Amino acid sequence: MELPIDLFEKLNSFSEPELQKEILKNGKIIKASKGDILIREGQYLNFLPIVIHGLLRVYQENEDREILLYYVGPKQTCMMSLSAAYFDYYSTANGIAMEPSEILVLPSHLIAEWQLKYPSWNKFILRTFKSRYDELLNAFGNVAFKPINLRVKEYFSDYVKNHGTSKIPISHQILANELGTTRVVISRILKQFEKDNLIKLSRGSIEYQA
Amino acid sequence: MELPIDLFEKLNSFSEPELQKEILKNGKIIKASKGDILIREGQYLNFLPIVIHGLLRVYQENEDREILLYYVGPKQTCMMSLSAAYFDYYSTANGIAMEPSEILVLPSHLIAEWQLKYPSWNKFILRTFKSRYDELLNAFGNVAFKPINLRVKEYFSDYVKNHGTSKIPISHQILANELGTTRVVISRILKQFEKDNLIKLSRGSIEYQA
DNA sequence: TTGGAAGTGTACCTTTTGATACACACATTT
DNA sequence: AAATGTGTGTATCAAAAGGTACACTTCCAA
Repeated sequence: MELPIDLFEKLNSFSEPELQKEILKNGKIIKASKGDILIREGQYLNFLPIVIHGLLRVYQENEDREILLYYVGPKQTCMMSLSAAYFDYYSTANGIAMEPSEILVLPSHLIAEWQLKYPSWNKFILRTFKSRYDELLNAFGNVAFKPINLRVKEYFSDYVKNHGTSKIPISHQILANELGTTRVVISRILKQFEKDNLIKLSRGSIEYQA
Repeated sequence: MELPIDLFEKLNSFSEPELQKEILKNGKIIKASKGDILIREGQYLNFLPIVIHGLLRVYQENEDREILLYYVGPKQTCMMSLSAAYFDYYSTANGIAMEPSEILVLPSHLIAEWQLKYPSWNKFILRTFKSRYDELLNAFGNVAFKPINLRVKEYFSDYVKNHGTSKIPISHQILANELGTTRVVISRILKQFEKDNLIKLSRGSIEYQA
């Protein structure tokens, strides 16, 4: 697909004109529909996706459960692919489009090259590494030490903080998939929360009252 | 402390003579005794430690428990400090010397500067980010999905693989601290393993028979 | 040599989490 | 309206993990 002229209005972290030229020359844009799986566990990765608009969800699977790793929003990229750029790498996670998304795709081998040439690119790479690491470290501590009901509560307050609305459109099953547990466990916890007047339940959404 | 001439025989990842000169000029070496705490949770970090010899253990605490994040061996550095180099950062983990250690300490502000100038330094930084991320991702999946007895078994087989000996000198309490659980839980699991002829128990050490 | 610290074994009980099963409500499609 | 799929509530049972307590052993230092 053609690379549009206004690409760098959206991806405004890449400031050097030379870098922009290289991106236009080597990148291509793909459109993903909601539900498209872009990366599978075990897949060999030789490209770097940067979200222009839309949202990707990256998660790990284990038999009948899954757990969220992180979301990739506009101007962001995916750690799996980034790891792959420097060393051979097979993905240990899955990536799926949560919304119709437009994604800039770059070949892996350019990542390291540009990183030495363009400071804004370098900063982008390092910011990704750092913030994904921090995110994961935080999630790790939560899973290791906190009971699920607390993790549900934090999920809600994070959601409300990030979305500016206290109405959370999510089913119990999906919430279980975010936190790495099962639907029944979540339903039980939510019912207790409702009794405690912490939330109001309705089909397909939860009103968080904090 | 004086920087010794043979430093770069031990830290042989830094190849550029200019880089070596800069390290000699700006770094200093500290000696840590076994048990010295080098980094505390909440501490503001403005230095990067690179282990010359010895071993650091980096872990998270939670009330009465703790869990291993990673070890820092010779030629390696600590993610907490590395994160700190690019953005203001307060440590979310603790670091303690497990053995008498010699550590090269560099001021944070040089990390980003050198990274643009010296490819071998850049590679060191990125390899650190990547391998620490992979490590953590693996640990995350384990904590999220695997029961503790399996995690104990994996701890043993990893240990044996890395140390080339099937005799693991560790107490039940310390093992609990590695895995984020409590002593009683570990003792119970180990006793069961012994009944299954998977290990032989003795005071202060465990013989893994795989 | 003795007293305390550290390490281990284990019993008992509670809490948390998970597995399975089933009823019913709501929504969408035919 | 009937059929189907998805979402939710909840009961029952089992397994995993944790908390507390205490006895006993081994080691080490005073």
